[in-house]
Amino acid sequence: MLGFNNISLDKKSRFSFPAKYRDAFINSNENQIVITKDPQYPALKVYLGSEWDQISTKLSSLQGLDPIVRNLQWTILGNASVCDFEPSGRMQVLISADLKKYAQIEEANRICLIGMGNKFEIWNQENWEQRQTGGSLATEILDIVLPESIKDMSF
Amino acid sequence: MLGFNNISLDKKSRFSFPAKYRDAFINSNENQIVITKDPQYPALKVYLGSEWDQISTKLSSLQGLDPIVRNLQWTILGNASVCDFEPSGRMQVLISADLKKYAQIEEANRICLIGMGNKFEIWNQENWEQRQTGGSLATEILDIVLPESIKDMSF
DNA sequence: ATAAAAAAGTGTTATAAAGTGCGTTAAAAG
DNA sequence: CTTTTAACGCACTTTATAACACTTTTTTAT
Repeated sequence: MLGFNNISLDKKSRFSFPAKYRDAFINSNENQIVITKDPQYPALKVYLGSEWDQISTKLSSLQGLDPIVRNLQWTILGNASVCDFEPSGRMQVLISADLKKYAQIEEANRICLIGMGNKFEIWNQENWEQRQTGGSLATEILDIVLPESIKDMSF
Repeated sequence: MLGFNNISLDKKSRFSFPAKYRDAFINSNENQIVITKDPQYPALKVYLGSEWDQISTKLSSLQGLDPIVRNLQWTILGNASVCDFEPSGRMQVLISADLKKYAQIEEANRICLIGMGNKFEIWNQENWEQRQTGGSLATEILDIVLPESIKDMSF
């Protein structure tokens, strides 16, 4: 579940996971995939069912009166799209119109699928390249003071 | 796992580790090799499976809301290419098009493989020579303030 | 409300490109 | 001279993707 992949969406906005991940999916016995919004960037997060269960359980139990927590709950839980997933099959997943729009991949039929170990990210190619080659992103969130409750969480 | 090697890529962008490393690989029982981007230079890092497991586990567990951490995760995890590796065989490894591009070894079919003890680096020959003969690299990254969470890590 | 039409979603197949394995040749080392 | 190693070439396998056909859902018009 690592590494960069430039892959295509078909006309119906489906993509297939590269075959190299099949064994990992089968070994961890996954049968669900969850796609949701990235809370910081115009990108999507893709979690395997087991990982998602942990994150969503933890996140939904947090104190929603804290505005940062509330925002994360809205973004991550409120936009989650759960798909059945058969690792021994075609490993195909549909990206909903909403999520496509959020990640600015409306027209494009190419996406970047980035394996981050315990999750994937999906980016519009141009955004990804800019983000990687472009200058600093230093100010984006550095000055937000995270509540204690989420300091140990990794989304 | 030390020393400089000038070796060739074949038409499919594969290289073979020099035979002198075979015993070391067999002794440490490696069956996976991971290539990824160097976070500072247009070069690649090559880790053995055991070393990689430590690095990737630690890095993927860190707080991705911190932009410096996130950048390292993108660079190192998001570009990692894991290869099965049989030390008693040909010790051949493929370099993906993306990684080649990053290390500027697109056209050339010669690379420099530098053993650094617990890892290797791969450089485009010209870049390597410049780096060796050229001046100091003092200012390039020294002034970035690293988050506590990664101060004890070595990539 | 019903039927027709359009859109959205699912599944299959064919083909070109990418990746893998292995034998042969060339070069280097002992 | 013999042995080992590196480089090259080719054939085979796997993978990605576009094209197509079919089903289900939603929309539109009567």
